[in-house]
Amino acid sequence: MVESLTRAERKEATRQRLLDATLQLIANRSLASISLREVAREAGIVPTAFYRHYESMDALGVELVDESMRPLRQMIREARRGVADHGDIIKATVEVLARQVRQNPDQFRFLSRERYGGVRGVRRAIETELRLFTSELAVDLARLTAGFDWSSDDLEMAANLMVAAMLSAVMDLLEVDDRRPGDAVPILDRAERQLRLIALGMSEWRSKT
Amino acid sequence: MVESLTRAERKEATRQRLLDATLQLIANRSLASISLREVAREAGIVPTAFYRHYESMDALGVELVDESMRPLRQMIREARRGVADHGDIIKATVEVLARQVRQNPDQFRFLSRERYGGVRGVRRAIETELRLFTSELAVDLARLTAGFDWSSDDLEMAANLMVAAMLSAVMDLLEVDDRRPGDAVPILDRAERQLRLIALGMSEWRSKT
DNA sequence: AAGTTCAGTGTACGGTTGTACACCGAACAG
DNA sequence: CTGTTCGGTGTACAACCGTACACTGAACTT
Repeated sequence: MVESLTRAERKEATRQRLLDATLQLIANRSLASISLREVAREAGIVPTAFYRHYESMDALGVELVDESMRPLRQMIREARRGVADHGDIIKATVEVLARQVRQNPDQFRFLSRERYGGVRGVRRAIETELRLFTSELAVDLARLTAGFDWSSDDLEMAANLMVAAMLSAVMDLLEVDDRRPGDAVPILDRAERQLRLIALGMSEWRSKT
Repeated sequence: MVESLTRAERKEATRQRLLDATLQLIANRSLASISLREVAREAGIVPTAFYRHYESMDALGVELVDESMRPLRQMIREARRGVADHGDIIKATVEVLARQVRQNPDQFRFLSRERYGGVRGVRRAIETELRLFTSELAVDLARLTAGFDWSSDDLEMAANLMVAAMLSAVMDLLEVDDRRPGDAVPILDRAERQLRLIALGMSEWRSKT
């Protein structure tokens, strides 16, 4: 059955099981309330073996941030591609957002749970990644507002507001009961209108020079 | 020394000490990671006496939401008064926000920590209060946009966006190092510009009829 | 083929947790 | 004045926690 994997492969597999187990446990509780023993149990190893992979739950948490940011990064790429196909940037963005959240609820849940609630290390890791995300968006905005001489500070400000609006939608989406997927519609609709409202404001904005 | 308080007064005092102790412990960790025993210890009572006041930490958490929402409600009142004195609504609002956060950091920290990270009961209590807050703002916005025939749905949408922007600023403010209070300035400045950007968008917006 | 590395095991420990139970004594109601 | 109420105490216990330590055996190196 098991086709004699290398040691490194087996280790990697267990590592992944630890991450998955944590992500799954986090669906209902916060990282701080999950014990090392629980995670180990869920991953099918003995508690002390945990230390072969991470020196503490906090360390695992920091790595989990990277892991969970992948769908977010994927989102940016998809959204940019979506813009090419589909004329309406905002509609395309919200659609990508909705799909990514639906496909990776645990990752998004982890990020929203720990963004403010977590341990300092995890919190900072998330904040750093989110800042990167905002900067990338600011770059995109710069392209769209070329010729309107927006200051980079204002671009950052606008991008930050858009990210806040999107994250707010994400968190609301995560509260939607799986058995009533229709509840997601008004949330997405609102997010779309919010982004349009911001875009409308931007078209009238003039940076102080 | 102790002027023979009534039994009810003593009980209320202990209750308050329990709430304060929890708020203080929460400065660094999440509610879920705080034990009943810790809170009791901090409040100066024996663990089993805790049950004379709350049936569990979760129950205490729900009550703490009410307690912590007080500064937020205070904020609305002050902001409305501030508008009367001071012509610039947005500037006045951001100033009130800054002061309230500075004066009640523990309460705001608790709310931001537990809004998404907490137990279901606490989370829902916070969300309910925040929805109320948004509705009140929507009412104020309705007054300001009178004559532009905004739909109530759009008012809600705009209020929700403003609240998201303000809360995002609050959370960033809470991360500011106390020894470097100047770090709060750019955050507040950004929040102000974001609100202005939204207002600008609103002045151009037309609700679908 | 022999020796080394190392992911995972099993046992053991002291510390903390939530909570059950019997109790106390001061504030209370009559 | 007498009996009751009830906030707070003290002891006790089983469950869980993180982690130290000595170990095994299969995957690796030589």
